[in-house]
Amino acid sequence: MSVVQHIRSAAVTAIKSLYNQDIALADIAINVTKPEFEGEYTIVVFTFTKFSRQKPEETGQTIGNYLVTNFPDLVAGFNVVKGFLNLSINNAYWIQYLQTNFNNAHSGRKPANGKKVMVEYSSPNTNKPLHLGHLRNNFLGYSIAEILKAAGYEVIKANLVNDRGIHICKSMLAWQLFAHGDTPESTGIKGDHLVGDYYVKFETLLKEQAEPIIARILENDFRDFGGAELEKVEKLAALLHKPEIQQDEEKAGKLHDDIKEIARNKTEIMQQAKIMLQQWEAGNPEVRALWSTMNGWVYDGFETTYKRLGIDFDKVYYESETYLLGKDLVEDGLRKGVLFRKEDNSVWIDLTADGLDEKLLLRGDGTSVYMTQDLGTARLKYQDFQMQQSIYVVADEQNYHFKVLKLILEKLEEPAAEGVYHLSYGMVELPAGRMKSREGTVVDADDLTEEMVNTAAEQTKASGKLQDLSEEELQRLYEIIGLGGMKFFLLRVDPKKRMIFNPKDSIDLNGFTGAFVQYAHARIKSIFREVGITDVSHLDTYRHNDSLLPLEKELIKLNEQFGEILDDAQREMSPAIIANYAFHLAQTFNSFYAEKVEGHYTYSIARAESEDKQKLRLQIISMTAHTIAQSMKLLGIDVPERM
RNA sequence: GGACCGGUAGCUCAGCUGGAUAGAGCAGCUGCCUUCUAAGCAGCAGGCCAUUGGUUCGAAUCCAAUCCGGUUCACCA
Repeated sequence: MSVVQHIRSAAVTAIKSLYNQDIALADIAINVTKPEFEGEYTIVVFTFTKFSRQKPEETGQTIGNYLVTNFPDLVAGFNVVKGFLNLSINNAYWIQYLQTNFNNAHSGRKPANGKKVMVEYSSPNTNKPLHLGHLRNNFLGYSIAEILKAAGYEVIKANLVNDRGIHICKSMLAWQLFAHGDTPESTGIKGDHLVGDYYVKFETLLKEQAEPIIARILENDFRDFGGAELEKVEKLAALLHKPEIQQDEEKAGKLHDDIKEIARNKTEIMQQAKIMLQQWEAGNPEVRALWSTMNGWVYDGFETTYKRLGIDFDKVYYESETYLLGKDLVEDGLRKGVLFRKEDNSVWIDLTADGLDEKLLLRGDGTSVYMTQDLGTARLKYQDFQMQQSIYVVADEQNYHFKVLKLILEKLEEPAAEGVYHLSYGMVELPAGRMKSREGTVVDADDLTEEMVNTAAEQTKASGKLQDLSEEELQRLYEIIGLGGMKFFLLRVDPKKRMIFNPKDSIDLNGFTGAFVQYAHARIKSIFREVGITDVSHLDTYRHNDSLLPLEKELIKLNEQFGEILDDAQREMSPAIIANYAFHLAQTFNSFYAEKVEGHYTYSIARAESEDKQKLRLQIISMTAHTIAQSMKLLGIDVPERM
């Protein structure tokens, strides 16, 4: 039980006893006491005046007295300022906490709660390498999974690989046309990048072929089209030429995009890609063989990237194996009357009663759409694991999709429905705006990683420290710092907010960064080396007296909060809460470490004023190192012994 | 147009289940390395918490409206 919970429950007892009033634990507002006042935690008593029938100050005094008298082990003293009851927690309480946790490497972790949860994340397309946006997804998914584990859940990390579809056919087609048999081996290019290069080639060619078609449309030359398409294009072109539309930039832009899309679909190369997709679906052996080969290259590339990033999965699903699954569900839905069929044979669900639209689930030709696949996959996952919760780490542009997905599953009475949770995160943008593959502003994941590690290497060399380490050890350290910096940078922001990725800030190793927290850890380890201790377990039986200096107490208090922080992070699904906490803890340790009065370190350990103080501080920094390491682990970040 | 999300220091972000004088980091300016790692510490400066109204003893936090930015509303995924 945490201090805050202790205070809550004591306050409830006090109020019951003093005012004969039943009050819920959650209704007691407790804050960390502001630094300018005496005490560590503060109870807000304004709300109690309703039944105390006293002024806030008197109410505070009364409750304070009660707590000191009846809970002396917890509350050693108090002061009241307006309606704020500032409590001084008994040092014995802190010492007791320190004593039991100073060498506990898992202090905040909760026991298993018997619940199972799946976290699906990463879920890449196999036509190009990972980029910055994927990194946020991967780090978030990994971290949330770790946080849930620490909170007592059994976690299945899942990856749903989008390994089929028109986008892969594009890469395949361009490879056939231009590669002359090139492979990752023959070119020395990482597989996912090689395949991505041909995707870009395809897009370039597509653009070239679409341009004359667009130009003709704009000149009212519709020779490329016939039938229903012709009608549509004529209509769009006529609209676009209207003067009032031309003045409306937004509308004109949208029309232009529509025309562009039609033209792109009309290109020869796009037609070929579509034919290839049909061949793939028909199981054409040649197409399937190329598909397997190129996907294989991509998987090798991804494997390398995942490994370097420290990302892993317990279960991998492939869309090529799941994309047909939703059809059974649709059949069930039709039987139950939840879905209906239109004249053209397409199948729909009517969500207008829920304030949404009608949603298509099967095309007229019987093929399924994205939603249908997701419905089927949701059922499959549930059959595989029977988890209570299924978390989808997917960008916020798909909020609507997941809202609908959950709703349809509910209407179909699928048991999987209840657990569906969309962990929606905001886009990563560059200072100049959104990343655009067409404009080549996409930040490649491998490149960025390399840059971060290089920066870490430069900074380490520039510091002139660690010259006795081997090249291997140094390389390992650069990875820890570089990757840690990258992960911390992407995780320190609330997931649901979109974030700006400023490359200059991201490689910084000062301030609110991963390196800052890692550095605090390395400093602690250096103290242990200085004192000549590698193991603190000999302090197990040591019992300190009850005097504590301000930052000694502050550090114990912060460490003690870790359990509550973990609860918050789990409830809010936010690694950012952990990152902020870890930084705050590291910052406080640094103050503790560096405070100096008249040339003497206040909290010196190697040259402590007494053996007693030395042992106490060793316990404190040992606990702090554990908590820092644990927090960072929840973010997927390692901490070094030296840096 | 409907729905959803956001707007806090020059910049990037905390704080949002209502509580004290709104906090960090970066950038700027002062100091601090013969003493456990200066990737650090101490300090200065920087704010109409988008606007307006409401609820309340008390609002950055809750409610309503407005303004600005984003996403989405495909027989794409």
